[in-house]
Amino acid sequence: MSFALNGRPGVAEETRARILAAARALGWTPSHRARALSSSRAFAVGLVMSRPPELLGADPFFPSFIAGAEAVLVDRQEALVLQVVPGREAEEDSYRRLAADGRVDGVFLTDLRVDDPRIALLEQISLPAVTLGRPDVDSTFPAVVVDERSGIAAAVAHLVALGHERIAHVAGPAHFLHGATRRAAWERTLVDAGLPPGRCLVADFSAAGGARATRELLDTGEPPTAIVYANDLMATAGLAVAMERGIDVPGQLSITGFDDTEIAAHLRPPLTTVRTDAFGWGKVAARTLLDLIDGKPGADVEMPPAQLVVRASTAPPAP
Amino acid sequence: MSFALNGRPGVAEETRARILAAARALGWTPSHRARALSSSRAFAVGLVMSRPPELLGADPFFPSFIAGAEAVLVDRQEALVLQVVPGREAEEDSYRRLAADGRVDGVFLTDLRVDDPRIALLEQISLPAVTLGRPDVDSTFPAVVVDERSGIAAAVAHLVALGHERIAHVAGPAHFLHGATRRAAWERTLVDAGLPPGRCLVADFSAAGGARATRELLDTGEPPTAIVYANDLMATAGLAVAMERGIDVPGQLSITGFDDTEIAAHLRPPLTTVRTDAFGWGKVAARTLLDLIDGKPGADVEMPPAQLVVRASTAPPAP
DNA sequence: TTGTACGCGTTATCAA
DNA sequence: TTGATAACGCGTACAA
Repeated sequence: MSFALNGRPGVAEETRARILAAARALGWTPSHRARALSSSRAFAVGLVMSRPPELLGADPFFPSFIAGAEAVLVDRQEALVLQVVPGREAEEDSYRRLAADGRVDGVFLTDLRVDDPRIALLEQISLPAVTLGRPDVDSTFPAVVVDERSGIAAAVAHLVALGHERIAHVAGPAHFLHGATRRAAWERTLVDAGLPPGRCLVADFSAAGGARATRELLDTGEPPTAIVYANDLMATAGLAVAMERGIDVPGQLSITGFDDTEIAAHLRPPLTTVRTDAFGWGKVAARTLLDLIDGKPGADVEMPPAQLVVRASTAPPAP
Repeated sequence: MSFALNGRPGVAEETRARILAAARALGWTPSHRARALSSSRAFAVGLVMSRPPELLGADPFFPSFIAGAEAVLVDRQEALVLQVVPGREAEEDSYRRLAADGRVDGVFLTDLRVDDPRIALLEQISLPAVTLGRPDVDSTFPAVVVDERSGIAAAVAHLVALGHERIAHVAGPAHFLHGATRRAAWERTLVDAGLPPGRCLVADFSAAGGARATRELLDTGEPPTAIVYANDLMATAGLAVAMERGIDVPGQLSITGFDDTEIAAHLRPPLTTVRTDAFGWGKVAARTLLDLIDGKPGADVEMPPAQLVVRASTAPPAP
């Protein structure tokens, strides 16, 4: 009987049709809960976000990523369960609970950290996962990676081509892999261009942090002529700090962001930034995770690299 | 046996202790799935967001609201299942599916619309809900409402007190209840102050929409001296449009936003805006929904009203 | 190829 | 107050 409904072989065509018709006539729907109990599957995947709530609101990544993931999840009748935790300890509990309760069949691992302990944790509790980006520790999980380095490298190269020689960086927290990667890409490109690495200040991806870092950068004796920010939010705050000091952007200072948020194109001047496809990332990550759950190994997948979007916040340095 | 574990009455203290000890010793954990099947509960609540993905990323509301809701959900061992749908039709399917599959025990109803059909739908499929704001149609669901009118009214009154007489409004879509409410509050306050209602342009809460509306407003023969925007994103774009035309803010044009996003305080000039507590809203909404699901009726609850935050984007009009 | 009976791990009911 | 037993509804192994 269930063979017929699940479209499995070993059933006569006529019988199958008869059963399907009866099911439809009765308005019968398979019970998700019974299926879950019987097959010990949750038919759901999880995403735990561990960021301070005030920072969550400003980040354009999660909403887009989630929308992308949802786009494939709905088709497969899978639900997305969300978890928001304030700090690191709560985070581990969160994953353990999700697994112990059988709430999800797998999770997305975002905001990868340096020497991320979650990888070992998930392997230990055998909760399938997909990592967003390639971890720096051994991992048996498939990774869906977007090359952020080339985007940052393109931004720095763009500034170098314009004639800048003192190019600073306002980075994200160093314990985040993407924070570290972007920073490394900035430094590497500078060195490759034969330029001395400029100053790098670590901020926290917030507007307040971006403003603070910018002030510190501008307060030095020989301030940079260009600043590469690790996200648009900090770049926007940096732009305001420059204006507040009467520093013309891009005339006296060039700045670049990262994310290409919707507002970036509508700032004054419009922001030169690096675009990543969070929506597409979500789609591919969801497909990869679902395949993994279904027992199909799944190799790492490489997404199109982040693209530099040149707008008007960059120009040759003042003579 | 389960009585003991669930802490229900009708069990001898000693027996309960004995059972609890045995359970711990065996490392036994109640099976979420079996409980769900047996009690026909999902132990989860739902939130469906029906916005175009590109708009989702810029909105600070959902992340904060979700974080707030999560704060109370975790304590009650309830999960949050998220759904993102592109349009109106998909939306109805989404709710029906959630209910039919028994994926959730109730939902949050956000982005209330004029004559919102979802209320009747949810009542029909008897899926408990909590509305964010008070609907304009009959509803049996508890509403958790934040008074947005007084925030907008305060913003308009602030501008009037500064001496402005031509105060325009860039509204959100008219079919959204909050869009309509903010617009009505703006108009009402103007009329009450004995001023002719200024121009009102309807945009879509996006930066692009805000920029377009601002250009149109500034292109008229007698442009406004102040613009009240329905959200920070549009106000930020409006600010850029003013700069692009060499119009000084706040010297020649005052602007106000709505949301008090993190970036608002870090723009140049810092944005005068209206603050709502989305995190708190999420907490209260979750509590109300959970109570409703538990069979406790629950009356409408009124949250603290939105507050005007005066910063530097507002000043007396040019003489 | 088809029908049947049992297991999944709870909650709920009913005797004892 | 306690213990045994029947649902809950689907997957599946096994017998017909």
